[in-house]
Amino acid sequence: MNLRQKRGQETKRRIIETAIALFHERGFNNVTVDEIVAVTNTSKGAFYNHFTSKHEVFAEQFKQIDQFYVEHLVPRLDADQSIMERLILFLELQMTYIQDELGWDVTRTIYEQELSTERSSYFLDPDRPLYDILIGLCQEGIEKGEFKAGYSAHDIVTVLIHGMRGVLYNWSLNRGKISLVNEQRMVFRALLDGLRA
Amino acid sequence: MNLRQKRGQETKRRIIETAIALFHERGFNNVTVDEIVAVTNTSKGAFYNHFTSKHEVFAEQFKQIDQFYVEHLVPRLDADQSIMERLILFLELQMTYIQDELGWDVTRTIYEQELSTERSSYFLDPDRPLYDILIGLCQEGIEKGEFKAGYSAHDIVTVLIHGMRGVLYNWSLNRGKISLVNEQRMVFRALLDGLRA
DNA sequence: TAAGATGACAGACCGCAGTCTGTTTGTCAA
DNA sequence: TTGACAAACAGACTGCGGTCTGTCATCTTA
Repeated sequence: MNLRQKRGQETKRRIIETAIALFHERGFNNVTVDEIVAVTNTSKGAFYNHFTSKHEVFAEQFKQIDQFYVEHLVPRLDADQSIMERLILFLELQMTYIQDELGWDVTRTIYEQELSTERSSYFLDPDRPLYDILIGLCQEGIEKGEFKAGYSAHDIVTVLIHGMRGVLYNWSLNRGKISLVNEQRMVFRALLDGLRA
Repeated sequence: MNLRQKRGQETKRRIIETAIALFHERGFNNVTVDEIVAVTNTSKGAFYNHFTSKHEVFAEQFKQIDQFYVEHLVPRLDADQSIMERLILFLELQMTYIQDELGWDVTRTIYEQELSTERSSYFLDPDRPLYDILIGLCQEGIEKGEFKAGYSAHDIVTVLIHGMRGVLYNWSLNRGKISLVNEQRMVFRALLDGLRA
């Protein structure tokens, strides 16, 4: 990496840091791009050279979520337990993380952005690590006969993803006033009971 | 209703009609308020006198959905059938209506708007007729012992609503490229199997 | 090492949702 | 009848996300 690139990365990092801090402080919608570039002593040109939109600064942070799943959640799943038990634990840890670490404003913003732009969506990216994690678990679950016959691994993942979307959308809609972890428990208890062999 | 009010309503009606037609033609995001007021020979002042936002014109249409449920779907539910069967039919008809009549762009816009504004949300309005319909059905289902013990009517409705949100969000995200009716079948089969006694 | 190419950035500019300040004109009380 | 009032509207204006053009320093390569 040469000098120019190094400076670019440094600018990008500064913008991300500042923006995230400001968003956290006052909420995404109450922070303007003009303000971010003023605080970081950069410019619109700099900002939009590194990001395609204001939302994307957020997306950067959001993408780390899958990283977190792979590095911290999956290792905590005990291979001795059944797939069902592992799924339940994964969902519990996942939602706890989102509720406590990510927060509803970040989640709301991402869910809104995914719907609003024509740009490429992270949710629809088939290479998302989350999908690999789930497919792997479900595959194993099917082999072990833990699921009702007639469901493919893909089917089950689809159902689970719908559950997550529903729970997270609803939680965002309620602006965090309900407990994500509790809602998740109720929904996935029903869902997994329905999928269980 | 006096002359002035009559004219106001007439203007509002014209704006709604024109806007809906334009949205349907070219998509919500590709139609501007300026264009709507130009076509209808009105003004920004007129527009924002009748609506609090561009989204709200859509919301007007969306609210008719519950009207439709009450008037056309509920009457088609056969009282001889079990609650489970009735729920399945209701969901099937509901999603068919949304897919074929409302369309994904309307749905997407509503789902986005519900997340984005600080304004009052229709989804969170406890008086929504949809909730009454579901509560009624679930109440009866519990009395008939069709659901697993431990679930209140409110719990079941919550779970169902989460399912709907998940399915509809995901369908909107995919810009209608997947079949809402098929996705719905898979998700609610699992969900209802999990709730069934 | 000189000169063309290019990435990082600056900031004027644009488009559009939404606001604000009138202006007109039907309404209604006295 | 008249005059205060306000609903319905007109359209200039603002705020902000995003674009576009230009500049300059760095990089490449001949």
